[in-house]
Amino acid sequence: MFLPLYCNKNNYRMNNGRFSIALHILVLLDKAQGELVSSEWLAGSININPAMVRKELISLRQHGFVQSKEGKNGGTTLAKKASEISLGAIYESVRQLSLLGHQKNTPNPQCPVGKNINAHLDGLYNDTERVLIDQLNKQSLADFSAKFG
Amino acid sequence: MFLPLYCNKNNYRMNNGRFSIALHILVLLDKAQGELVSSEWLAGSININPAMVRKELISLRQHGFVQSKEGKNGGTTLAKKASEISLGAIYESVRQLSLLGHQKNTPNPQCPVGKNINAHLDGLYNDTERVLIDQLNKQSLADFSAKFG
DNA sequence: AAAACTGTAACAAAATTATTTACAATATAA
DNA sequence: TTATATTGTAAATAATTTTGTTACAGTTTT
Repeated sequence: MFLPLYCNKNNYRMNNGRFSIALHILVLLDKAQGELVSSEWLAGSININPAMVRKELISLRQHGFVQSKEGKNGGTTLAKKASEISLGAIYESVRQLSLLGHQKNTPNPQCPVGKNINAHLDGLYNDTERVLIDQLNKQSLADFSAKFG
Repeated sequence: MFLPLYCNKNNYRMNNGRFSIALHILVLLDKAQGELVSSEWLAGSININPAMVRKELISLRQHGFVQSKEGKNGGTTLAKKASEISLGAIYESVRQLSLLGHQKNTPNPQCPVGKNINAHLDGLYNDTERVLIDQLNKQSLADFSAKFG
């Protein structure tokens, strides 16, 4: 079939850029008010390659934020109301591993600190990310989109 | 003199890995209870190269967390009490640009959304990061270090 | 049948991060 | 005072991750 996009051999990635792109796409779709929008057009506003947009659209679709129509005059629209899409959910759709990241972190298991640090870092990162998502959840796509004239 | 380390030509960087390393170093120094610890020894616990440790130590020193002694039998100790170093301050010492990042983001200025999105993203990211730092500040290095036997 | 799309894959390039090596400077100790 | 350990810094290299490009098969409309 089709393996997840954007994944490297360690199944690890950071959470930059993509959040901006995803949010930008969603705002544009909200402004389009249900009109089908092509990836070409979206790419024009974001100033990136249409294929990049389509990659992000795959993810947004898998998360139920958008729906697409293939073929001529096809394109994408929001799949739910902008007020029902929280920024935290968008963040979660683009994030992969831990926020503060310790990608390849293999401390010395013979050191009492090294042996346990990953577990403690995980706890810390999870707590911190929870707070971050809660903060983002205070705003919906509709709220954010409203900032644009 | 000496330009900031870890900086690329755009003066931009993410905030991963280095937080883990910085915190790991600081916990080890706390456990050493004022004994001078060599970068070699620190590197052994973290399982990275001593030069990496020394790079991070430069930053930690500049931020007033540690102090070092050169020459034979030299090494590093904490420069203040672990209870006076908050995790938020450590985070701020390793972070460079924005948390959710939009590094090279040059949207189409002719698009009403593209034209304004960076300003709105900046606002969102700043608010979010503020909350993240507040959360980290709830814990001091002493608190975190106490988790290790 | 032609045209305009999306969906997917594979590849290429750029950017970032991590690692290694090297060595001058400094301080201790034999 | 000479050898040794250790930091401080730079530079180069390697690995990884991220971003961008190209290509084309499959779909749907005209």
